Amino acid sequence: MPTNQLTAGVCSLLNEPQHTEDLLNSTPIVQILSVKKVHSNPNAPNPVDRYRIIVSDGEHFLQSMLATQLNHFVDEGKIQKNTICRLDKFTCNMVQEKRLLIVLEISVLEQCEEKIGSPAGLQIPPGDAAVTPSTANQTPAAHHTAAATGGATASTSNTTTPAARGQGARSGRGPTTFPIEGLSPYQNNWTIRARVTNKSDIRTWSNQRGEGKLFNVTFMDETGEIRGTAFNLAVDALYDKLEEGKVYYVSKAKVNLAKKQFSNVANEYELGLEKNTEIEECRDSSSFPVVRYNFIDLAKLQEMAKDSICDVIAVVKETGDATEFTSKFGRTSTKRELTVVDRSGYSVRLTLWAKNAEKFTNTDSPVVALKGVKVGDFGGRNLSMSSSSTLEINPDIPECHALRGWFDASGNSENFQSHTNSFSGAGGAATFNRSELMSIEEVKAKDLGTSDKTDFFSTRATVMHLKADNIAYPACPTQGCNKKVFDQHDGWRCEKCDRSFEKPEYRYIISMAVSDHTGQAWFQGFNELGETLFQRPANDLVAIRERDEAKFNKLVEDVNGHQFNFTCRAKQDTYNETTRVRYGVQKILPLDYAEEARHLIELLSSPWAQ
DNA sequence: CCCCCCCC
Repeated sequence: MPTNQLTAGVCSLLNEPQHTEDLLNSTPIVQILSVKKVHSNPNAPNPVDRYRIIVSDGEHFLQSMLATQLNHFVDEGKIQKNTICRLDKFTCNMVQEKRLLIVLEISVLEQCEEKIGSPAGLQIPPGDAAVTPSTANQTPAAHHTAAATGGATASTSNTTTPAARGQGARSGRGPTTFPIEGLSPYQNNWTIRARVTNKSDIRTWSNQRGEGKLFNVTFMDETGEIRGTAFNLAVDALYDKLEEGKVYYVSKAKVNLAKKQFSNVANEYELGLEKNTEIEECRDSSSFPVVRYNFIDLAKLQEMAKDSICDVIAVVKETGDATEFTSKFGRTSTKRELTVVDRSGYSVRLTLWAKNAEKFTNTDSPVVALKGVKVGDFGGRNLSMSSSSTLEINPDIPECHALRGWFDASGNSENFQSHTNSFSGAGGAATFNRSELMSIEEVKAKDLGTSDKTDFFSTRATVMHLKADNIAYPACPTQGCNKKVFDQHDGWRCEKCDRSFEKPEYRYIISMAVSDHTGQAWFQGFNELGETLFQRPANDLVAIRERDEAKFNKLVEDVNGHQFNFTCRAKQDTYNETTRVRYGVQKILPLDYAEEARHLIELLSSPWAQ
């Protein structure tokens, strides 16, 4: 294999920052010497692995990263050790005192048997740190000018700030800004050029450690995304400067380790935005990448686990009203439910919150594109936006135009299948459905809950036996927490709330046998079920157990023989390597005999009874 | 320094 197949010398040129900019428009040919997977935090809700590669021009080699959108080249085996590639688009920066090449677009040319030449490592050129990153001694305003000059539109220069006009504009394709992917706490002087894909409302908090306000933004560039957070004074300084969808130069923010469990933004780090953080709009952003999607069909939601994150694009078939609600934490907010459909023939309910719920208007069944939307299992499957989800309405992307065409031509009049299971209608999941009452025999015969999905059913049954041991557990008294607490020397400790309480609040945990005229089953349930069965809070029952065991036993026995209407969920469960269907009680309704009698009269007067 | 993301 001849050495001259590769673009000799490109690695050493890329290693010297003064040459980098001239090379950015070239498409050098290199050999991949090694490919190594860099694992992201596996506990993150949306972990994204990356590939570190070493590229060689036959003379020297250079450390490099593949942008995540190129991962599939490695996953599909197209890029491996010794593959010859053309770098169609890349950036190159100092990262942790090393030159790091980030490959944004690549073409695979051929697979080679062995290493070409004897490439050597490169030294960091002297004085490199002083000139890189290239943005170190420039203000964002200076970038602004350079971008306008490098860009195509004359009008952008009219919007240049006075401060920027005096700066010497640079030739070529504009300044090299720092890639988001290269940001790390070891990096001091950097400027990113990034689009705001998400900006939260201003939120306030108040807890043991204090109180304040904050907001979050998500920044995205060609190499990746990063979440930014501003607190208190920084909120006042920066909130109005940032607008969703616009592109900004951002510098002088702090790079912190991200607590990945709290966000699905794919970055190990987060930006701490401070009041002196510099944010300048980049008005020439026409060529800047917009949100990158990885759409899945609505039909595919069936296979997605509850709480997983995905991107979908669909047509809005129905739009619910914006409704106010109060959360269990006492906060008032707005939600709006949409029904969306796609070409897979499925419809699914999608919940928008707060701002998105308020401002959404259905003008002619728009297409909605969502990134990072959460899958729920209510009534089969549903989608819900979360703080880091993004919503675009009628985005100018091919998938949107294709959907529009399909819907207007035929989709409009199609019938759609919902993920809601066939045994209960939408919303039937937690509502007692008298017209669809099933006997226990039917529940078992229809194998409810034996597939991967959850089934819901309503039944009327009589309590036959209650397991008296473990009837309640000590729970955290914090409203809405319900976590089990542990008796420690300083009180009852809640891991979740990170504090101790003098006394726990007991909550029921019920396992009981029920039966009707067709058969018997075990139902499981929690506090609401127990309170209905015992007509007293679990604290009281536990107190009775400690004081007078005979009375406790009597109370447990007294529950037997009572008949109730139940709404249950049937779900497959694996415990100790045994798989079985468990029936969870979602609702227990004491019989209202007047209502039951009215229903019987209705049945008797129906044509079927004559 | 937040980290709630609700409901039916």
